[in-house]
Amino acid sequence: MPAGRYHHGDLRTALLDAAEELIRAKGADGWSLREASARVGVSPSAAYHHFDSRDALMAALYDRLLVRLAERLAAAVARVPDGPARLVAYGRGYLRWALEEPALAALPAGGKRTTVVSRHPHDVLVAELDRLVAGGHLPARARPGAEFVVWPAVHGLARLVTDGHMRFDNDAEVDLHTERLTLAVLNGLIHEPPGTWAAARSPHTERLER
Amino acid sequence: MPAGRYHHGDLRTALLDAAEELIRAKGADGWSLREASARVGVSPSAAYHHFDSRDALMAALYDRLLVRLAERLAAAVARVPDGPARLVAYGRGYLRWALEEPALAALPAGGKRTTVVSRHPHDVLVAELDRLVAGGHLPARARPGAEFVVWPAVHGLARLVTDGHMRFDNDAEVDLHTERLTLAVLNGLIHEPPGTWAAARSPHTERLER
DNA sequence: ACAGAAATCTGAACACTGTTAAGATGGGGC
DNA sequence: GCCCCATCTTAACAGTGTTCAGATTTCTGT
Repeated sequence: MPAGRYHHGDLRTALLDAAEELIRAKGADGWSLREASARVGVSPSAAYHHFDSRDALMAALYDRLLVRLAERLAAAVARVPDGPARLVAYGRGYLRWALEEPALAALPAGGKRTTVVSRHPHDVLVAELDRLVAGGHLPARARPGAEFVVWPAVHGLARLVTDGHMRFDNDAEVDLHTERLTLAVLNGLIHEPPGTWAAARSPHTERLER
Repeated sequence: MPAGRYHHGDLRTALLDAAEELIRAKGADGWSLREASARVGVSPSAAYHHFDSRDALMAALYDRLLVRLAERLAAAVARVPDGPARLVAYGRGYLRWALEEPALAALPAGGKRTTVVSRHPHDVLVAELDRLVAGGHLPARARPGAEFVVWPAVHGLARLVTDGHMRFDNDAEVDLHTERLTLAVLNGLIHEPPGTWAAARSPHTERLER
């Protein structure tokens, strides 16, 4: 790891760190493999022993971010007592993260998932919805596929904000609006006419298939 | 416009067309200014007499797409009688478009808006929500800022699909799920406790300021 | 301890990119 | 008919992702 060494030690994560920092500073397109390599003190071609391509590096970085976000959301939710407030905390955590790191939150999907992510924000949401049902805050008949109603809403708000399509005056306004959105969706699920979507099949996700 | 001419005629829109087709074929990052210029039969630097940069071209293309989507949504909605079904038609139109042209739907925000877009999908949604209130399908007290609840939901579902995070088996499943999402949000707004969000200030949009 | 194999990194090269500057070309207004 | 200006070209620059042959280090088995 010191300057003199020929083998870096853990070049893979060092490159991920460098890329992450560059993206944070200059946006998702503002970094280059060469610049990241130079920052780590390594030749441009060294990266190809750890990643198939530049895009593969981004995909790996994306996976790392997902895990980090999932842990953050799980922690944020855990601080709140049972009830709809927990779902609000989920949404708020999601948006806070998007606001703090807009460049990272707007990272491209990365296409093919290389390794299965250990913990996904989606998992946290699923667990939270199950908890709402168990606590009697959400009717069991509305539960199937409910994550595919809440997830788009929260994710959509986050993307609209990071992409600059929606702007808030301050963080308090963001929280307030996130709460409104989350509770509206939850309320909508609660008041869903019985049996309406029983026949609907849920979409697929990286987390669901195999 | 024929091969022999020195002046192209309408190089600006020709470049936009070429870029659009390349993006449609090879993704948002799969096109280059040079390739688009070559396809139009013009030197690489000619584009700089019509656009400040590659990003500026993308921003202009993005604006053009927004207008096209807005017209499409307005037409889709116009075919449906008054009531919640119109909002469902809006969402369905949004998602159909995203499914048909995923590469274009996932275009980056483009940053600074250069010219004010003549007609924005957001405008169509606003008009639709006003119509719901006028027809008695949405309480007036839930109206303020309601577009910032519906928009994220629909937009979020579209992006999750175009980014490959959510996959459906066929178009019918997409429609069904879009309907569930849209109606859930609308129902949530209808059952909103009175006066809850009266103090909340709405976020800003390109359409709202000035 | 020593050989050989495997992993890791370098250096040079290729094709390609966005962007700029200086000059050629041709159409529109007086 | 003339000049001006928008338009386009040619040439070049710096920087990019990627590949390949070879140098260097660590690992493995005996």
